[in-house]
Amino acid sequence: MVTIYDVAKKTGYSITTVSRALNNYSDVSEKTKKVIVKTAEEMGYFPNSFARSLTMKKSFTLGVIFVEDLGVGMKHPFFSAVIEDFKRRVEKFGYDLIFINRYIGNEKKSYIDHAYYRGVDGIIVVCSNYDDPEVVKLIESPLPSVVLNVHTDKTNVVYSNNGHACELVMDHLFSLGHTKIAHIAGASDTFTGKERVNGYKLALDKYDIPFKDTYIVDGGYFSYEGGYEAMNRLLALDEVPTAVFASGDIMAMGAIKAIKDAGLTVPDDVSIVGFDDIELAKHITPSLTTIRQNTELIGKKAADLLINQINNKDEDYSAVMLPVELIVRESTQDITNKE
Amino acid sequence: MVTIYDVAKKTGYSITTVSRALNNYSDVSEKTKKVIVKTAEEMGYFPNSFARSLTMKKSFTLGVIFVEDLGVGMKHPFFSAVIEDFKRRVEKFGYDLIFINRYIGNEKKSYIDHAYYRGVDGIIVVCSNYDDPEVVKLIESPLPSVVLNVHTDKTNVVYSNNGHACELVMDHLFSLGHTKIAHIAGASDTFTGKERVNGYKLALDKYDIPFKDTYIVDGGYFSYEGGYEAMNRLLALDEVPTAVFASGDIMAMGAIKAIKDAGLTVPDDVSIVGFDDIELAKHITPSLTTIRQNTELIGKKAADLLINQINNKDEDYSAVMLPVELIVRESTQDITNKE
DNA sequence: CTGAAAGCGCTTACAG
DNA sequence: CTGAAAGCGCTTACAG
Repeated sequence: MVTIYDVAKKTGYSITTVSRALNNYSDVSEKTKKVIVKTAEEMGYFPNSFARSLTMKKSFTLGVIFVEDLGVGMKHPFFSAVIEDFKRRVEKFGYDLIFINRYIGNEKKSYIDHAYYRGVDGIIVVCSNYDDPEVVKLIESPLPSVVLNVHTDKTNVVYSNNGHACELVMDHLFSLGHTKIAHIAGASDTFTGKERVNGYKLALDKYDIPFKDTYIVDGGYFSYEGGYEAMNRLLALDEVPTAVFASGDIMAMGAIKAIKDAGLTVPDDVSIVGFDDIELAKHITPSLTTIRQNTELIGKKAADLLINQINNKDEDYSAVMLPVELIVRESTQDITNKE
Repeated sequence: MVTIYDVAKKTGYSITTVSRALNNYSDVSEKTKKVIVKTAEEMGYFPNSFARSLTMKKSFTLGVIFVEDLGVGMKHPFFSAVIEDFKRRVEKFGYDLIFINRYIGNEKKSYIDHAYYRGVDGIIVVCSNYDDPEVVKLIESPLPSVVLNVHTDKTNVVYSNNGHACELVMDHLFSLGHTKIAHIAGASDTFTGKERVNGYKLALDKYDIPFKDTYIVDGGYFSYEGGYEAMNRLLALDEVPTAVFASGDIMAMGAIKAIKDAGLTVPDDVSIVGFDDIELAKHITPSLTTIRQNTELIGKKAADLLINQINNKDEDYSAVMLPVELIVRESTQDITNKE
């Protein structure tokens, strides 16, 4: 590896001047700057990020934390899409992404410890279960951070407008003539799960549809199996709903499967709405009516918030709520003229 | 931040001894080791990875490179699954993952430059287009690396047994009575694309089915749209195939859509086989008959190969070919008793 | 079993 | 505009 010393020796300047020239400081003459930059290039010089981070107390590195309750990690289609967009955005500012887990070497540590060990300048947290004490510690720590799809005033947050989303879904179903509308809920210890249950209830109120306990079934942590079983419970009811709003696309897909397995058809017998608009939503049969979360905007906003926090430590925390969109496809049907 | 100096001062030992105690060296008395470890813990001490990496010339960091030709990055369901398993494996050895792109700060650099800048101990390369000169440079560099789904003797490789996979697919289709079997190929500049075209042709030979030019259509870079259009070309043929083997699940899904849009049915009119067994393959309608690549094993093997290479620089490169499995679902149908 | 010292490759006051 | 020196927080010969 060629170091700053090698460049200094070759050009005859001191390492101080070389460093300043390479970092494009103003107080170096244009002429010597040119010489140094050219020589460095020829020699294939590269700064050593460790040495740089050590002196500057800044690593241009951001930690990504997936809380692994579901065990899917970066396989999760919604989160991985957000992270991909987040990554593209922060790269523009020179930041690289590093995954933070709960181990250092073989020893189990906390996320914070690991983040400090790796010297990240900030972290982005994506997970469903924010009650995890480790996550709480992380969010409340002074380390700049941004969390997705949750609300807290302890750090920066960005999330989709779940309330409006639920309203869009319910408006849509109601306009198609549905009143027996059930909800497959995401786990009650997740922010999104709770928010959407809320939104569902508010919409019922809006249309003066009485709320029925049996019409909310727990689908667990947004899994296919959870959706499948939840739907089976709805199908076993005396009064089977004509429409089901699932708190996530994967759960919706599980629900569709349950309906098919029961010998029924979507949307002829039951209309289904999902949430997320993952890549596959448009490719399944029937294609899924769902809420599109704007992953690109979420990733971009999260990046901007985090970088801004890093650069202005004293800044207040921000909460950004992003608009959503209802995507109508084949899984919902008008039943006003039916029977 | 509390440093080794703070721990030294508090315990009265030198930083040398503190360092050795904390790293569990044998030449420290049990007693002082205990005191130092305990004090360090109480003080919330953590090693600084930059200082450590700087002196040790080892970062316990691995670079992940997604070559972004398709622009999907970590959204790709197959690659993200492999990386997730790779990550879990390397974490056991104390390695963290960092994403490597082609920028440092704002300047466009090569992957290698970036990898050196970040001081990674090794890299894992996942991409489809290995002709990219940047990728070639990377693979041929002395930096320990492992690449997925490609063959080269310049570095470590791990890939699925494409030849056997194709045989399984064709055996299956042939046993169901199909002889008019077409292939939707992955881009010809990808290793997997080429390998599977080969396997397809070999299997035709095996069954003495004459090869028809028109029965191989290019599906591009394994995309849904590519599969859709390729299938449309097949449907326009005078003699429409009764079965189609697509080089990837996403392409297969595009093909299924094209068939539906043409008013035909899978598998009644055309049987479809995919490749990968991504999460969704079993959830679409009809569920997809496909080749399961063992992502867990691929990730794990890649991790072991890379870590082994890092620890034994002189070791020869390895090529590991992993077994595959045919998963028969609803998208293929027996036509022996048909018509 | 323990410690003083050098060195890893940078950046940044400070001095001129 | 340029350079000598200190310091970031570690590890590792070397010496005792």
